[in-house]
This record gives sequence, structure tokens and C-alpha cells, in this order.
Amino acid sequence: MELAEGKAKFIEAWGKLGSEWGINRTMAQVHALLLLSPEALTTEEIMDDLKISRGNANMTLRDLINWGLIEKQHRAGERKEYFFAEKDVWTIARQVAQERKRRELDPVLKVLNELSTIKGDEKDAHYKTFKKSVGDINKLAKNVDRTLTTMVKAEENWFWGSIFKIFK
Amino acid sequence: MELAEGKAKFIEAWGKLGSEWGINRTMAQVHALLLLSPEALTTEEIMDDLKISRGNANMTLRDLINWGLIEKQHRAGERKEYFFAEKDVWTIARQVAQERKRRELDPVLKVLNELSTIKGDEKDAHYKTFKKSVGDINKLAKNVDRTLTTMVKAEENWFWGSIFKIFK
DNA sequence: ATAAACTTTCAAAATATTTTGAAAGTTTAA
DNA sequence: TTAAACTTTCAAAATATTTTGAAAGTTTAT
Repeated sequence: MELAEGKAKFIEAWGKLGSEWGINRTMAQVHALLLLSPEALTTEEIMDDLKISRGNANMTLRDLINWGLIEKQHRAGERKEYFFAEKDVWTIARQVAQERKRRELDPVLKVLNELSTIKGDEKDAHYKTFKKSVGDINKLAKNVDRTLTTMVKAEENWFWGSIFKIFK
Repeated sequence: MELAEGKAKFIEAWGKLGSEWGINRTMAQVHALLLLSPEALTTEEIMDDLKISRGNANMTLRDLINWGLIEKQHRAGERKEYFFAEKDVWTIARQVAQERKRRELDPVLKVLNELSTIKGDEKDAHYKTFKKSVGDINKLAKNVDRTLTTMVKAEENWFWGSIFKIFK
């Protein structure tokens, strides 16, 4: 396989994975393109490469910056802005974990904690099932939360080393 | 808060979380409804409760069965089918992990392995960046794969116990 | 102050996903 | 068989998300 073909496949695969995980396809593709690019690229180059509109490129780049996955680069004497991706994959994984935890897990935990306080008739099967399901999910969610918090703080080698020491 | 209000909130929150994770909202809501229900419910009851059409209910229930999250129950002397959810939250988490791994991670790993074999000019910055990014992502994906495989086989207490022994 | 270079916005259009519901299909009891 | 009870299908409609591109906005050099 040629490098160019490989790049296209990677961008496609990354885009698909992104969309299955609730991140829009274009955003994942722009990220993939920048991951593969040794130099920073301009909006224009990204538009051309992925055949997307200026507006789309602009919004997508802004989102990626908010996720902490790419940065702007300013070059002396130039007006254009250049964009480049964080290349350390562990840092990327942590950023994504942190962002999704904040946006998705934290609000759910808040609701679950509220729901855990609901009182009712212990003889009522509906109440008992509610309490058990909510309680169990709450426990699981808290474990996930603790693990993600640890992961976000951790070094890659330490993290996987610790996991595999146990999971041998 | 009343039990009924709590149920509605839970169904809403579960639906939202589902949609953020690439699972459709209705599917997550039906699952939530069954999780909270001490008895198995009929298609009719689910339609009424969530105000969804027969077709939608039918397809959603079928999907949930394919995910291994709910089961049909047959009652002697009755024509209707009853549906109930697996209530053990750890089992649910494992089913979801297994299913998503199979559908999403496995195909990506396949592509990454292919892309890892691409040969090129070691002096070419584009090739070097491609190789590094693809290689690093491949390593990370393999670690995630191993961890999920372990999780799918593991008992809940053992799994979290092991994690927290390390992540204290 | 002007104008060129560049970025951002946002309403409308395109696309994709989900839902509906009526019709077709299946099963069971009599 | 037949027909009632129930389930499944799927094309069309509704909804939601994403993308476009022209216009408005901003910055900078002169």
C-alpha cells in the first residue's frame, strides 16, 4: 500500500470511529489529517485536502482547540494561522477522557446522586427495583469516575504497567 | 422527589447518555424503563409508557436483545411476549463493552495493523509522522483491547479491587 | 483612513438518522 | 381451515445533525 492510500484509510477509519463515539466525522478527520502531518497546516490546506467548506473547517478547528487536541501556530510575518495536532497519543487519550468525563459522566453522576436520595416504601417492588438499579449504576459510575480521574493524572507507562501487572 | 418523577428523570438521563455514546436515545430509554421495572413488560406497555410507535418499539426491543441487554419471557397461556432487562449492572457493563469492542475497536485494530506494515522512505518527514502516529495509536488500541478482554471475563469485585489496589 | 488578508458567523440547504403506522406476516386456539 | 391475537417490516414522514458559502467582522500594513 502507498503512503497516500494509507493516509486516506487512516483518515477514514478515524472519522468512522469518531462518529461511533459521538464525535462528528469531520472533526475526527481533521484531527487525523493533522496527526499525520509533520508540519502545521492552514485552514485553506485543510479545506482542500478534505474537501470541506471554509465555515465547516473554521468551526471544526475551533472545536478541536476547545477539546485541547490541536493548537494554533503563529508565524512571524504571516497573516495566516497554522494548526497542528498534539502528537503524543497518551496525552490525546487523556484529553478526550477528561473532556468526555466533564461533559457526560459528571452530569449523570449528579442526577444519580439526586435520585439516590429518593425515599419510598420498602415494601413496594417498584421502589425497591428503582433503588437497586439506581444504586448499582451509581456505584459503577463512581468507579469509572475514579479510574478516569486517575488516568487523567497518570503517566502512560505507569498506568498500563499497573493495569497489566494485575491483568497478566 | 416522587418515585414517578425520579423514574422519568432516570429515563431521560439514560437516554441522553446513550445518545452521547452512539446508542440511540429510544433504545437507551427502553432499556432504562425495563431496568426500573420489577416485572417484565409487553410491547404495548412500553409503547404507552414512552409514547413511541409499535414499529419503533419492536425494532428497539430487537436491538436490545441483540446487545444481550434484555430478554423475552414467555408466559404459559398468553400470546403476548414480555420483556425484561438484565438487572446486574456489572453484567450490563460487560455486555456493552464486549459488543462495542467487537463492532468498533476490532475493525479499527484491523486497519491499524494493515497500516503498520506500510513501508516508505525513512528520510521522508511525512512517512515518519505517519509511522509514528499509526504505531502509537496501534499500541494504545491494543492496550485498551487487552483491558476490555480482561474486563469482559472478570468478576466485578475482582476487577475494581485490582484497579483500586493500585490506584489508591 | 484604507484596503487587502484573513477569520467568523449563521441562515439556509444538504444529509443522515429516527420514527411512524399501515400492511404483511406469523402463530395459536378452536 | 379460519380468524383473532400478536409480531415484523419497510417506505415515507418527521426530526436532528452537519455542511455550505456568502456576508459580516477583524486585523494589520501602509
